[in-house]
Amino acid sequence: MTKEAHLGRALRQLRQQNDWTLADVSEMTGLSISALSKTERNQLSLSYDKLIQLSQGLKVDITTFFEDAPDAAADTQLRPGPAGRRSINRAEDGRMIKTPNYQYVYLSTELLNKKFVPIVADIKARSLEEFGPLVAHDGEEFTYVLEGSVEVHTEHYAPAVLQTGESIYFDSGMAHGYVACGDQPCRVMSVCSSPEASLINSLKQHFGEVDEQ
Amino acid sequence: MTKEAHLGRALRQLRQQNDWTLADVSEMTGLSISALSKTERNQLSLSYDKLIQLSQGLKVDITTFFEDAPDAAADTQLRPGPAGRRSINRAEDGRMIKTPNYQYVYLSTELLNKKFVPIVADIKARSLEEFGPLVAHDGEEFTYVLEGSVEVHTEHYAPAVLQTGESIYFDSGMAHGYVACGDQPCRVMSVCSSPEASLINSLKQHFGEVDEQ
DNA sequence: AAAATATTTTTCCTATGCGATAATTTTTCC
DNA sequence: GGAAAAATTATCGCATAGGAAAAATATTTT
Repeated sequence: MTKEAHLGRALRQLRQQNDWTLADVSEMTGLSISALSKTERNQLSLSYDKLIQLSQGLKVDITTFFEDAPDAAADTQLRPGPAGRRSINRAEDGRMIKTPNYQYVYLSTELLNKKFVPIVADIKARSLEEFGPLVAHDGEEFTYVLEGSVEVHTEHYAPAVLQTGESIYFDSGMAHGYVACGDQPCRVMSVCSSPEASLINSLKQHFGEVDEQ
Repeated sequence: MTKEAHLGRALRQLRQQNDWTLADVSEMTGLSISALSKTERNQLSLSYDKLIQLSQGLKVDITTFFEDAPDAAADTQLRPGPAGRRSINRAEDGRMIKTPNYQYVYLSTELLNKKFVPIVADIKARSLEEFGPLVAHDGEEFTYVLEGSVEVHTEHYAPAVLQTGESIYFDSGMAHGYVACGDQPCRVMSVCSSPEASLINSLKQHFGEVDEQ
């Protein structure tokens, strides 16, 4: 991926959103203005030490600078307004990732540092055996059934069946898994509170490699 | 603050736990053996690019190399997670609130301190005049169109029309408002990052009293 | 135990990070 | 519209990243 190009983008966005000048950031972090300028324009690949200085100085989590790259979805609009980001997801927009159990579309991936992550997922597994071991990850999760019906399995509760239009909210640190009921397609809209990169990483941990396009 | 010394230790620990040689890691990541050796002994501060190569090659989350926790096993995928709360929303569940512009159903309201707030809303206003002044509140907002089509007005952008299945993510500090398009019913699923109480409070500020049942 | 082999560290060299300051561009204020 | 100020980018130079291969150390084999 174009991850290399991400540091610059993230830094510049963070800086502009807060109305900081390069001098401000230099002051806060102890890095030179020139290094910051070059970093934003991807002419410089900061060293580990400097990355830590940067994230500590700006008081942001280090993952801010490692989130996945925007990869400019064709129909997606994003203008860097002063304090107003906006991202629209059209019919086929988003970052699609396939695993044996789900086909995910991560939405608004070009926005960094979102407070929560919206995802549309098609549930493929039709039984718990097929699904395999339940999965846990940081944060909280909400799921609304758009189409079909799902059986939600969790570590500490009996399975619950949700029909179209029903929804569930739970702590995703509790292992969980979705299984489609019946034969018709089953689509849900999910929101997770943990960062995108960490979600996708836990997918990779679980399934080895994942199929992304 | 002892972060500077962490990269070396984390890398060495990860490598030895998996019984990899420097050559193995070099193979997996594309970094030279000498760079890896020096990194482990904190004689080298890897650049951003190389850090990404490293974490991708070893298939670990980048935070592995930035954690404060010195001795946590770096390669585990399931963390214990906090409490196991769960809340299911059936057909007519939720806390319904009516304003002239929307009919909201706040979901999972019996869970307190949620990281984000899920809401199903029916859009009633059919024109911007009818809607009145745009509204702003803290945080970020995501909206997915369940039924019908909506026109989303925001302070800094031209209005955007969303069809069923489309969605939008934006900073809700930017004033905004939803207007239904056409005559058919228009229903959306929204997620807000600011606390429920503060959302409902801003409704009351704006409309005086609100109709709740 | 010595030789052979595998692994890690050191050395040496070039490419790149990164700071000081000059040059340029953008914004602000007459 | 032009001058001054502010902000950003370009230039130069030294310090550090980082690769290839030699040297050193550890491990295995005969």
